[in-house]
Amino acid sequence: MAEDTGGLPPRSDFSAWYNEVIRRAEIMDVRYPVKGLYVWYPFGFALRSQTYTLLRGLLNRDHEETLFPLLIPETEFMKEAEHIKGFENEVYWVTHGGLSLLEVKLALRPTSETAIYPMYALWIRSHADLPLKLYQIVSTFRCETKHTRPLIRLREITSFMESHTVHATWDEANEQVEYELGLSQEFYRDLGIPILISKRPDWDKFPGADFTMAIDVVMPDGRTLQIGTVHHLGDHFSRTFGITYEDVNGEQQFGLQTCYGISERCIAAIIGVHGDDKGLVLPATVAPTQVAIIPVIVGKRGDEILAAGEELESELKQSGLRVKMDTRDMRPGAKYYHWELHGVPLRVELGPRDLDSRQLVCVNRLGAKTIISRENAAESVKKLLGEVHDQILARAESHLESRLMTATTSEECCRKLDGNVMAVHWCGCRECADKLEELTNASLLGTEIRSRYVIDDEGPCIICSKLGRAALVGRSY
RNA sequence: GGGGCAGUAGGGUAGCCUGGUCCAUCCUAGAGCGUUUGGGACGCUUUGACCCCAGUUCGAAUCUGGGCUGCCCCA
Repeated sequence: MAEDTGGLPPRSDFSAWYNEVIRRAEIMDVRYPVKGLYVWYPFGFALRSQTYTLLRGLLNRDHEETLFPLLIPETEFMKEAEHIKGFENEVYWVTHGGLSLLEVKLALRPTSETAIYPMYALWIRSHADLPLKLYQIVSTFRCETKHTRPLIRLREITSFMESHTVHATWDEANEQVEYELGLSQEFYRDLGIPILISKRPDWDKFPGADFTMAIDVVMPDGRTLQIGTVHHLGDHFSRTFGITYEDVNGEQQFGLQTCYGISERCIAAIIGVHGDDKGLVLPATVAPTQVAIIPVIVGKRGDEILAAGEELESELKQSGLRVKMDTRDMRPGAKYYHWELHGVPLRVELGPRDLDSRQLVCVNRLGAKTIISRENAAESVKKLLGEVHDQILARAESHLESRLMTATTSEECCRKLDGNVMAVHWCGCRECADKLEELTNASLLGTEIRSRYVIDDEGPCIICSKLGRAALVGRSY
């Protein structure tokens, strides 16, 4: 697992940079011998753990965590026609138990609606059982036909958070959609990642949903990455699976449902949005190591410096920080490169000069150097971590802003599109969308845009001039 | 969905066309010893590979076929 030395490809060559940084910063190993399946290195897994701890914390405010089986019987899986259509080309099937053929073959879940909802039908009896809000974080399997990519396009999605809620009314479910969009916004803000929320066009919604709201991020190459979706399922699934409750009048009603998903693409977003030519830049909220202490051992004072480092390390740990002192037998410079590659937000240098002056040299991941007093080090360090988080968020926001452009003609849209995301007006019809996609060679991502960078007022459609709302157009992953 | 390139030690490569000269090589990494340490240290010793399966051949990293995997470009 040892890393190479020497520079990374520049982040401006995003594909090459991404592939290298994934390997060299020990996020994932792509050498597992099955297409589209990758191995988490311990460091990558630690980043995943921190990120999902954050997500769990937000969800646990109003959801409960659960765990459903991986295998779904064909009989349940095939119940919802529209849903099957959306997934049937990508489903893995378990057909054998040992050497004998199974009577009912079993799907590896591509998503868990058809595993969860038959149980919901048993669990929900009365209006008092509602709302029901559960989530699970599991592996799901999709036999992707497109080019697979670590964290971005996988055949085993290893970190799929799926939330499934049931409500008494359509409006209540709709409120839940809004709540979960807000929750996502909070999650991504904590990761320093500005997002775009939009309503997917009807032909691009989740199979079986009333509508789909999508969360996208803009990667450094200007391509968008969908990093979350919230679906209003209406009563499609509750009718199929018989999820009914008795209302206050004693009448049976169908439940109204939402589902909501976030995958390890959120990790790809952290890597892509914040990284730079030196490697990862991790937000302090999820960095497995927030502070790296680098002892600078000179001459005969080694023991003294190491002892002071240990004292500092335990003091910072006691205040709740994730700290590591790097005692490896390497030059300090080599350690700086190592921790920069791994995105550690703050490095604290401790050498003889600092020992004598009762000070610490702190360098944040963006390169800013601050000298703090050894007294109240924990407090000062926390302040510095807060500052660097604000800075990476601000940097990511200005990047997004610089990539978001508007156009009033399709010609202008094509001209500006390269490396950018375009906000244009669109009447809402399929024909114009197809035409726009053909002209721009990009996708219509969605409409009803929620972003403080895009004003979602009405205007003449870029294709047919009929009045319509703003829509996003871009190339996506 | 279509097209292309590639797979040689932990990483990067040469060799492949024209089969034998190959115990390949450079950088780096790993192990050991010593000297070092304020931005990628140095010396010595040492470990380590031709993606898989068939075929052709006296002989295959090299040629042929198939598979697996990775990557790039286009739709």
